Amino acid sequence: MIMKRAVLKGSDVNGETQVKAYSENENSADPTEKTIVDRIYRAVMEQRLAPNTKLSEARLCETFGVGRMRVRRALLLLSSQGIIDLQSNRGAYVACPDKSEARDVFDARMLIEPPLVKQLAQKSDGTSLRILSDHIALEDAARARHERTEMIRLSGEFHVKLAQAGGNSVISRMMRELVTRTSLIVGLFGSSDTASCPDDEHTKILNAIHAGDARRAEKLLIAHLNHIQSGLDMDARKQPPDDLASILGPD
Amino acid sequence: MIMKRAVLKGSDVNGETQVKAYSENENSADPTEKTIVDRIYRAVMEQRLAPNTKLSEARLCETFGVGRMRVRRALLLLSSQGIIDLQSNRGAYVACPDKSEARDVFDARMLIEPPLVKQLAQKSDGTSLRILSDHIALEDAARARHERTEMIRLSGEFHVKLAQAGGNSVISRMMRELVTRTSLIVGLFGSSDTASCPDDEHTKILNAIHAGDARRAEKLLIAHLNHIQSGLDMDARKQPPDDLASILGPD
DNA sequence: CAGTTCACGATTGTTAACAATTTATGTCAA
DNA sequence: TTGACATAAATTGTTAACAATCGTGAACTG
Repeated sequence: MIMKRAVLKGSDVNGETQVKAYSENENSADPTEKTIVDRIYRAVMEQRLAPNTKLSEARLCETFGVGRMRVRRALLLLSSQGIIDLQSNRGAYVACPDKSEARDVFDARMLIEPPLVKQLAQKSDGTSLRILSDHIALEDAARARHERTEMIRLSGEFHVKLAQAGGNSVISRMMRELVTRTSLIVGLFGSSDTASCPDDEHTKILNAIHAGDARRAEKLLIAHLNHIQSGLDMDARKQPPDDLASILGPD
Repeated sequence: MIMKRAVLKGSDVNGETQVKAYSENENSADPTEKTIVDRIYRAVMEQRLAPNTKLSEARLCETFGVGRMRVRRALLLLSSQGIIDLQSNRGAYVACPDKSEARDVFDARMLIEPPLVKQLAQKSDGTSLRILSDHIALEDAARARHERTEMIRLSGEFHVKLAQAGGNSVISRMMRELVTRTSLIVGLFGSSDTASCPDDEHTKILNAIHAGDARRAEKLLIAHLNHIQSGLDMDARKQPPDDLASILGPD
């Protein structure tokens, strides 16, 4: 009976991307900064908030039903993690990573995730692995139902849970940031629709971990990241929907 | 002729730790949040701001000569990186990591730094390595002059520059946070005065990188981190100077 | 018609006053 | 003296008004 999950949802109304939440019922108690940050994180991960989308304070205030202070604090936190770009006197815009930033994010993941998975395969915890397989089940279900945004989100969240399985809160936080920024990058540099799904690669990785085959798990993950990266065209960044293009329509 | 460097300095006045800046001349322009964050970062790295020290808004306001807004934003940023602990309605306190957090920070460094150094040794950049050797020269100079706080800071900063040498801004930011939190941990769990210096281990690591010996560089760094960690007694956390102990004196 | 200027509206940045909470102080009774 | 309780002070959280800045578009000029 989980139905009224209040999500930050983006829809196109008169040519402008809108951001809403608490549309049906505002029974949720005072969203704190943390809540706002989480919602925007989620929206970015699901690629419903496109890069360069403006997040005006007023809009967010009425969206979350909070004062300006909360919103500004949330925006500051988001900007400190590279999720949004806070331009002085101009407002907050969903980050629009350039080639260099994209490389940095991927390189960071290449540096961190392989040893993480390797270590996970060496000393695996039963319950945490169970969480991972449960998660993959969710991914499969979403894929079967062709729920695009849910697939994208779950696909990224797998890597976060991979970090969480390691039981290190510091690493977990870093991975969450990296994965979210990756979503932005994929949205910007991704070739058409191939951007979404890594198919059963997650399953293979988890199997290797389960088998305790550290070396294989590591290699599979590297291949997986490379696979994601190869789906990008680093030299052809899509025009961010800042200027007329998105409003005038693709004609 | 670098003399009036305005530093955040802590001194004991009538039994209370004070925090001052801009004491001699306030010629520096309006410190932004970034500036305040940097100063506090530095003070923590140099172990002049002890864990659990209260950072009241009023104090920081007059210290930096800014309004409350700036201070609060800075505190929010610091808390989001685990440098301070922001307690609701009670104020901001320099973070006081427990055993679990300490483990997480060290594990994270163990995960990230070895592959970082390994990679650095494989494709080393001349100019960036030059920066590192220059830095080690500074460390030696500080050691020769027995400048304790400077040594501590430079010692940690070496690892940050190690990350910067890799040319990845994401990794650099992560390392800065990890190194700073390590300072807190060493201050809390460090056995007496052994906490400070890793002697010439930095030099050895840099030599291995210079020689392009990735494997050796990696091993040396692991040994270095282990060495730091072995100087800690994880089960005997020093009483944070919250209660009477620090005020009544060690009698 | 192109280009510039100016004024207005909209949005963000800042300040200051107010509200809420915690901490310290002082009083009184057991 | 100790403890509980009430009051006052100090500190943080919040709100609202004000100031500053930017974007837009109309009016004006060449």
